[in-house]
Amino acid sequence: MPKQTNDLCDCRLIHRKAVEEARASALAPNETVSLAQTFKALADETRLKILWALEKREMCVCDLAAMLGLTESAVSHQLRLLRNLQLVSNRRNGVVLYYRLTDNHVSQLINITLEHLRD
Amino acid sequence: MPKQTNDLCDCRLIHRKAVEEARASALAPNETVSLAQTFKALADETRLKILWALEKREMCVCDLAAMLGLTESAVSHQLRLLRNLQLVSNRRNGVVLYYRLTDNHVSQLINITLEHLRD
DNA sequence: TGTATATTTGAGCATATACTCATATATTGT
DNA sequence: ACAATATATGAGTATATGCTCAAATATACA
Repeated sequence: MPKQTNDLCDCRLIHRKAVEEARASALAPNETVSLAQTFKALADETRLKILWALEKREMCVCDLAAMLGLTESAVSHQLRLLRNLQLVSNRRNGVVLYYRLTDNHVSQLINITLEHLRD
Repeated sequence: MPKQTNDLCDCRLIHRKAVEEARASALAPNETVSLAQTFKALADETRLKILWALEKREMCVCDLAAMLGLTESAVSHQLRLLRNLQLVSNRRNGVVLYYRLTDNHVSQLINITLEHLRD
């Protein structure tokens, strides 16, 4: 069995250099916040189902509600969250609002993750 | 201003066809769960910082704790979550466990999202 | 075997969040 | 202006989650 290397620190261990390098190349605080927000938007089954459906066709709130078996209020709350992060956009036709994906980044994220899950 | 098209449904509106198509091409339930789990793992600032650091070098628990200004317990709890989802792996050298990313999918996800944020 | 160190684990607490319900807003047609 | 429809919004509630604290494991060394 390999001997434990003694590159341990004084106070409470720590590989100083690794910690300093990690700090130096860390994400900017605002980037970290934004990343977490975006992933949080994808971290819910209802929102994933909504986004996956909108990837293929634009849909209105009550269609989404019917598809998901949820109230329109619940869907509208989720759409607001997605809208605030600019993950979805909408167009109005009369009283009906049609939602769609703003760009194709969301599709990419979902597809890469699906690929990851199929290891 | 455009007239409201009358492709609305009977009971409570609904574009039947769109709903049926969306249902037909929906994600499998277990895929939805797994996707949400994975995005949930990325949806926290502490875990993002950990993953971003591990993308560049392997690190032990107390290094990560020092880097983040958190207790080793807190970091260990997060690493367990990431380990359970096979996003990180570790190797042991004596009493020290060195953590690393399991594959490069996490990097891809973070980088695509960073790109999305720079619109 | 006994002590020290690095990490893990479980319980508890405080906050975040996904939905429901009631109500408000916006657009259309009469 | 008024009624009807589609959506949005605010408050409240139940659950999920990130951290802390105390205690348990695991490995190395004397």
